Amino acid sequence: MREQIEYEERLKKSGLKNTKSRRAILDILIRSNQPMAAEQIFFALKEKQIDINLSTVYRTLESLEDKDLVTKISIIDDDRMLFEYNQLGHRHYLVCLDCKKIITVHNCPLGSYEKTLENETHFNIVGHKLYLYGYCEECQKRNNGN
Amino acid sequence: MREQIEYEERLKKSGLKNTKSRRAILDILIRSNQPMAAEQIFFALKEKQIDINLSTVYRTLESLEDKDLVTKISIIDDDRMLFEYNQLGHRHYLVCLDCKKIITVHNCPLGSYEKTLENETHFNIVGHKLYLYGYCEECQKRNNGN
DNA sequence: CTACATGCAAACCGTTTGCACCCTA
DNA sequence: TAGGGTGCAAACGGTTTGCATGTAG
Repeated sequence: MREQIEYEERLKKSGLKNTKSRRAILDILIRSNQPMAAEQIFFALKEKQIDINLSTVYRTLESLEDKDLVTKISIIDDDRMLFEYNQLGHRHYLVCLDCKKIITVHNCPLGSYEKTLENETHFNIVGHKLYLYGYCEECQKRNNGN
Repeated sequence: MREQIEYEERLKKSGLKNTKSRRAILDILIRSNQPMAAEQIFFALKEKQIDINLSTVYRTLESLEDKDLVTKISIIDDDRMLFEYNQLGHRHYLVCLDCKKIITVHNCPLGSYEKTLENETHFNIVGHKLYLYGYCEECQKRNNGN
């Protein structure tokens, strides 16, 4: 499995120990097409008969985030953090307000805007977060049906 | 005071009762050039010898948000909500990663981008959040000094 | 063998809620 | 004077932490 090799390598390079928990959590995240909450990950592990304590899940995610293997975002309910495998590279999120599905968007329109803003504000701008909200095709259809 | 008239009017239109707490909290927010956490507001009130229970602050902010007099955002530490008086109109935030100062930015570069994305994803996009991060002029100077 | 990882239970902390009392409209 | 607003204390829920034990390197 390509990604598996990749992430075990990144794990090694990061200096973190290659443990069952870390492999299992990275595996879940890599296979997920959605950012996941810690508890979701916890239950996903449980379904695979892998018992890892919730606090270990948190601690693991924290170390993985420190080493840039994982990214932490807050999008939807705003008080539950979501985690995803960090494929590296810039991205944005498009969230369906109805079914909460998240689409990852890879192109970014903000490069020149940041330059303009730097001139206006004299900030040194190093990054941004952009979340877009709307209704996905399926939810639009379903709701028009009513 | 112009704004005072304005917000008392908005309060009346909203159907909410015009109480000491609501006036005091709106007053603090209007005079603040920064979004504020509930606890910050609580202490700002205390400094003005206005004793309002923290849970009342939360409840007040919640009703004001319901009536669109106040906006709730999460930018910095991600698990502490910030509130600001809703001047109406679209805006973005530019946050200094060092001193945590927040600059509100009123122009928005994303109109045509949303259209493009809608075509690509078949989402019906209704809004977005954009937060920019960097270092403000003062912090840049201070840190170059070292 | 030792420093880092993990499990477990308890603490934390921002926020919410139940209930009795209060006050605006 | 009725129904929304407020204070107080307790609950909540996601996340963190202290400590004893386990394990990768």
